[in-house]
Amino acid sequence: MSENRIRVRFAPSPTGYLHVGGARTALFNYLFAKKTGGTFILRIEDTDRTRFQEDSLKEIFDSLKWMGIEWTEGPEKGGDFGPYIQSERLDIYKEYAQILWDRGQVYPCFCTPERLEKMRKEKELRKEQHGGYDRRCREISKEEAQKRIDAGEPYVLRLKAPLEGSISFVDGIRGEIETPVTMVDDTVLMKTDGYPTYHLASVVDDHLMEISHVLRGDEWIASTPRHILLYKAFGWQPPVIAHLPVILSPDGGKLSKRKGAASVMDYKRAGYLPEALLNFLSLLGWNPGDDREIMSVDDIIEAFDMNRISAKPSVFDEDKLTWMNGQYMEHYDSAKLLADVEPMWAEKGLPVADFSAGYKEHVVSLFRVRCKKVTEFGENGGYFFKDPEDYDAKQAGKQFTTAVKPAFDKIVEKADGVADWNRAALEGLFHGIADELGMSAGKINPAVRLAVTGVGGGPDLFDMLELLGKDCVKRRVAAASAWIEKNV
RNA sequence: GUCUCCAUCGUCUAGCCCGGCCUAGGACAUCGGCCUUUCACGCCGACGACAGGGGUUCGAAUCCCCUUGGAGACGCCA
Repeated sequence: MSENRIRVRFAPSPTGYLHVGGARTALFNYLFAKKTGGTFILRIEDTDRTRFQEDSLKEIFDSLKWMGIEWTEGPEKGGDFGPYIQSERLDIYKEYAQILWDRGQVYPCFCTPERLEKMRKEKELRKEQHGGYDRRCREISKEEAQKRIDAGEPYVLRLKAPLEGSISFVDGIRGEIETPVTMVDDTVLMKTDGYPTYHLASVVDDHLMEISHVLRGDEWIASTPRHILLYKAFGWQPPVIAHLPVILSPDGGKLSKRKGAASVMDYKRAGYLPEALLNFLSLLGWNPGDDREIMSVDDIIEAFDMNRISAKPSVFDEDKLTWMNGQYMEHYDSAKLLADVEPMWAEKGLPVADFSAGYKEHVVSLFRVRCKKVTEFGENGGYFFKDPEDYDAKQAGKQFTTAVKPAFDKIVEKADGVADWNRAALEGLFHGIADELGMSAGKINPAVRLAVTGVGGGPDLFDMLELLGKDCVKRRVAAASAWIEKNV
């Protein structure tokens, strides 16, 4: 094993579902690890007890697994750098906070949330540059501080940030980013409840877990100077830090549930395939450098290059995702699709249990090219399991004429004579009947389609008739003939 | 408000770092057409962008500055 091994992590907070922006961050970390032969680590950042949601953990795990983004170290997998859940690492953070305490790099702050809020409000009124902490407790003497701590007064630990100059770091995607220290106040490292803040926990963990590259969302850019300060305080070498651009909704704002689906599982429910979502997400803010768009994960990994990640935010275009999904659908494994589709059919009350898996897969394969989302299968194809109960009114008016009735009757009559019920034989039969009656096939075929399905569009007629079988076709065409008798 | 980041077709983007090959390429969407005795797929075509203004240069989408616009951050949230 080489000395400079690549180790990356995805570190979500279990505060809800995994949204597509988070999934993209996870994906890029995963791709980078795979490309470089590195390790992809999952770490749970649950240091905010007030926002923690138990279900969220499962939701995040399921979302990642569904997309095929498998972590090699982390919860459920273990590893040499665990535990991978921050609430189980409290002693570690305390230990490292103590180190900073001993070095005089942090100080206790007794300011109450109420006072801080008041201070912020006043600052805002005075139109000061920004609402950072006013450092009131920074000058409290060690003796007095100790006295107040001993007296049981609640406090947080704050990092002593420099009072002048600027802090800069080289972003892996954007290059150098310099921040004036006026924007960086004395960051809270330990909260009153004894939990670390994100800043302390992630820096300590990234160091201890030997993370080589931090690839995260760009909402962290403004916090990075604080992290740099922390690395300095500890005397550690920071990892390469790179910030991914945000994903926006079509109206330009943040992608949210209100503007349609936003969580990975919502897209699953909406009928998208994991491969398509992954492919689509990979092309948001990145491209392989050539014109390829439909790419397997392996293709993407092969082509992946951090240098080609863009700094520009991108809009999540669901139309393009839908198109891409259709592309995947066309060649997707029928059995796999059926697993998702069958419950949809069953839910509509179709007697799917009465049909063989082979038959159902065949139905799926007939519709595959025509559907862009898995959910569309559920909306179509009912007539493969049940005779049509009525006919599309507009189509019926056009197709069901007294002129086609003789053709229907001939089909019923001659069907038994067809030895091999396949599309070639059926085409022959239909042509024969058309000739016999002096009709064009263009007249008969659409009418038969309507008779058999009840609707005007769908898979190739003869493929359908072959699959439906002789008895079924005879029955339905006869029913349509009777319908004409009665209604026309 | 302050700070930071970003800026090529409606959208995703190539080209930008290392100026000329850009008459700015591809994809989605849209609109036409072809294929098809349905629908879809597929194929062909059309529409369509270097945010604006200054520089630098023989030459700028590419480098610099300003303006404008957008996004993010400014918590004992992550």
